[in-house]
Amino acid sequence: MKSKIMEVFDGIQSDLSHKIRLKNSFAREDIRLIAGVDLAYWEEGEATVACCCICVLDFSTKKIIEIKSLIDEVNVAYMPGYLSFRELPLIMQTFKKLSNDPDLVMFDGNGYLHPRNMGIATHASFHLNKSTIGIAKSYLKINSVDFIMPSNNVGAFTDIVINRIVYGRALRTHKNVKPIFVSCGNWIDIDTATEITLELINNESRLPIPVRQADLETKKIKRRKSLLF
DNA sequence: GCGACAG
DNA sequence: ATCTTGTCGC
Repeated sequence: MKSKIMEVFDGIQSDLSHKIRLKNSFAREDIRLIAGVDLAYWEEGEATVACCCICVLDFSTKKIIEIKSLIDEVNVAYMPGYLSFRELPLIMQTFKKLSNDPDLVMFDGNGYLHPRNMGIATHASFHLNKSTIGIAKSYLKINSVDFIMPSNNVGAFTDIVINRIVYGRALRTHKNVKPIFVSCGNWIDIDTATEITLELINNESRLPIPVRQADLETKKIKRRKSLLF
């Protein structure tokens, strides 16, 4: 049984979903800056609080050139399938603090690989007006479709196909390590999303550098914050 | 009642 | 996401 708020959220997302375009809106050589976004949560008394962090990476040198973060109260509960409504307010606030203007944004979560093709990466693209990619660490099952484990070598992937449409990919970024789930956010195609993701993998993590750095930074700030009380 | 369930 | 120690493996 779906709650009233879920019905409202469904309406918002189905309106937006008609505008999704899974084609590159850029030339590969024009990608200079790529941002990664992540959040960490904790409790402060009765309130739920989160830290959002955005890391901007120079695609040519693979170095982080800017890190911005923001802490604020979160008032939307987590509901599987509605993550964007919980995280988008903080994300948009944090983006305002950036002095660089990324050409592409990667999110911790799904994009097109979602019941309404509107995971956080896709939903956020409409607010940011930027190409986006979804990077999830675990699989969100849709219509009872399981993913097929890719073979055990770097770069191996299997398509996640639902109703004859590719929703996303299980991608192996390291040997002997669980795959990640890559999906288009918006204004990008799945092959390009896969290629860029693989280019941003180093030995430290199965996640691409921008998302990994945002994850580390968000937890660093959280530790420093909870140590204060 | 039980299992599923991005983060 | 978060609560948590040691431990097995490359």
